[in-house]
Amino acid sequence: MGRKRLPESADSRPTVHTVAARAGVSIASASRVLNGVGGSEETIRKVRAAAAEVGYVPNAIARSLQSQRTGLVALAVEDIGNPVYVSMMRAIEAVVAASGRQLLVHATGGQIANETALLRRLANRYVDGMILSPIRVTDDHLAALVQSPVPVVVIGQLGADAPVDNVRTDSRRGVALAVEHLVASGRRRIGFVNGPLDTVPGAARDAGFRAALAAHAVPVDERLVEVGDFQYAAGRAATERLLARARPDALVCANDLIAVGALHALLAAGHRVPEDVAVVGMDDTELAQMMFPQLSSVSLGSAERGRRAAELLLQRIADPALPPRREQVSPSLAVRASSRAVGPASPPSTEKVPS
Amino acid sequence: MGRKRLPESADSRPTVHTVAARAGVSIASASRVLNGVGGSEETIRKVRAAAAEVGYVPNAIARSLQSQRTGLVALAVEDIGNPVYVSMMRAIEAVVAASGRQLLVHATGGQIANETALLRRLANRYVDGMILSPIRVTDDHLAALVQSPVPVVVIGQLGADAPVDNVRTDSRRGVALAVEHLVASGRRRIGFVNGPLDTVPGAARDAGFRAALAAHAVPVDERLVEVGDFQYAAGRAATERLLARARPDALVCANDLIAVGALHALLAAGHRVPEDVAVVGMDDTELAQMMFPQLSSVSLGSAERGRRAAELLLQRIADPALPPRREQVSPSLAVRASSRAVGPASPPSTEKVPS
DNA sequence: CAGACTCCCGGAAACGTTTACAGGAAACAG
DNA sequence: CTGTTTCCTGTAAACGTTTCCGGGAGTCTG
Repeated sequence: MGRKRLPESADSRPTVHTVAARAGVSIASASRVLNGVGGSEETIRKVRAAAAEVGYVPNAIARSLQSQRTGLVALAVEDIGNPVYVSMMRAIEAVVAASGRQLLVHATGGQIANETALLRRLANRYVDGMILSPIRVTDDHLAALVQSPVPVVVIGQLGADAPVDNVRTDSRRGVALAVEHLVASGRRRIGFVNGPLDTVPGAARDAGFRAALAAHAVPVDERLVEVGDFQYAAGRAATERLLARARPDALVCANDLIAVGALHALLAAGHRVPEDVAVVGMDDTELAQMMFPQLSSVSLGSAERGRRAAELLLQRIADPALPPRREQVSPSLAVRASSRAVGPASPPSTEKVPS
Repeated sequence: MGRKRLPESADSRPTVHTVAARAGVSIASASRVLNGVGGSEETIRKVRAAAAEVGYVPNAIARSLQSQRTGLVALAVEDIGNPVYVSMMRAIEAVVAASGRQLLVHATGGQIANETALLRRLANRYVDGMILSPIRVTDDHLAALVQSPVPVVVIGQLGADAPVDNVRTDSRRGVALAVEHLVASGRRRIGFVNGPLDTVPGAARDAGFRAALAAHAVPVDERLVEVGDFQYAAGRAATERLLARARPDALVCANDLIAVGALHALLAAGHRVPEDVAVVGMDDTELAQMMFPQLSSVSLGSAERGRRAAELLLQRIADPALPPRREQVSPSLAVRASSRAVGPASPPSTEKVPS
């Protein structure tokens, strides 16, 4: 027995062969016992004992090679520093962990090259599936997506015809919620601090902003519109540029990082929030509630989108023949102090403000 | 040729056998060409062509099984939402990616059970090494650490005798920097909002705070000390409790999340920062600069610690026989508006403040 | 021209696991 | 007592790659 294998040298890690030899059974029996399928009482006892004595732990790689599954799921997002992705990550992680898998996170920096490289690399099967949340979508992307050898779920807008599982939100509607709220509170000089227009969310939010203003018969004043990127520093800089040339009474910001930057710029310039200028962010991240005053924000359901994407992915891994599905999460608005209505006479409302 | 293998069915993914058969060479030759070692010009041409035609991509798992390396490095931190870990992650990711590996991030929630489970799971070799940043360290930890079958580097304080690669900072000294700065600015009623005392950083910072006050002959007023956990909400709540019973003129906070919570509590209660109360955080994360006023914060070199830990890990993976090493990163203080000295008469300084 | 050397190639083993298959023993029915 | 069923076991193949090794052809040297 066991003649095909050399005697185990003392320092190498134990394999199923080690255990089998020590228990005096074949590797097949050892494997069966270790996996809890079959085996006589006596065999089970011997194998368990032998495994415990040598401290056997199965090798995940060999198991993966045999089973053709790695137990890993990848998530690719633009920026792990953005709290919106943190909440997405948490939601995905919960679902993924519940299925006994682990999550592998990639930061793409929004670089298309990175994302397509990642997609191509999927072919080497280091992962059972992937959730991708791109902010720019190119034909390269789509091509790589549809012929990906492992399941991919996309979070975000995608061409209507793309045969890819997809979870999206309606960010145009999201912007509209913010605008409606501000208009209803009597604001008229509503500004907009957006991210890059060549991104999918940037373009959608721009369109949503213009449509929403039009719906309320408020003309768009281009001096009240600024563009940076989706980061804090850019949001602050963009707001400073905007304030240098115009006097908004409200600012809609394309995400919470931008909104925090805008808030900073406003306060530093001596404007009161919300008395002089109301601020509404987007994504409704933890950050929004940390600010003083707390930021109103449009929730785009990032946790919910993450959860659903993870579920779609797991289902597709289980059954790759499933038809492509598309789910949508509705936006909602959380009104907080930064856009609370202020009385006709300007003194601070219930919220206590430093004199 | 190729008689041992069944003819490839059209739908299965190409393997090196497919390529070899198509090119009319052995799998050994095909493998050599694909790895860029050896092969005649003619063979190289044929194999490359065949690989391109069938769209061959090597299987990462099979390669790992053979090479005994997965190309993955794990990072386990308490909370991926804490920006201090984000910057650590970024620094680690940069080093790891430069070595052609990928980073796998685990969130442990600070649970000891999770961390030891993770360490034990290392034995199955799904990863080439791991960086662990525990906030509590038990004997279980140490036991699991020293007998880990794959290299582990710990970020944080560890028993002096533990034979484990370790990157640490001096957080007692960090707290002292904050206290010195505040004392030098004339503050005397210095409060402290800490995390749990049963954590390594919590205990160290508590000790540092008391030692620093003693060094300046300022008695510790226990009413000025509060404990929560290392989160925003806890920091805010702890500060509210503290303010309900005492009037500090400065607050040292055990991390930036707590500091943001403290700032919020102070402003909401109508205190001016820094005129009435100075605030100093720790970790010097991006968050500190996003606040208004910007938060002073003690940098514990999180990015630097991450970078060094990653380098130690890569070196140990390359040569497991290396003796255990220990590196230390010095803290430094970034003074910003939240603790800037204010003139003897109290009106706001150069920093413009809403009237 | 013989021998040594270099280069390239193919066969086969190895990484560590799971599992299809066949054989043997025990239990059971007739 | 024989034939069938059941249960357990071991052999060996398979997952897809890399690599050791031996052999053959070609080249160079003396």
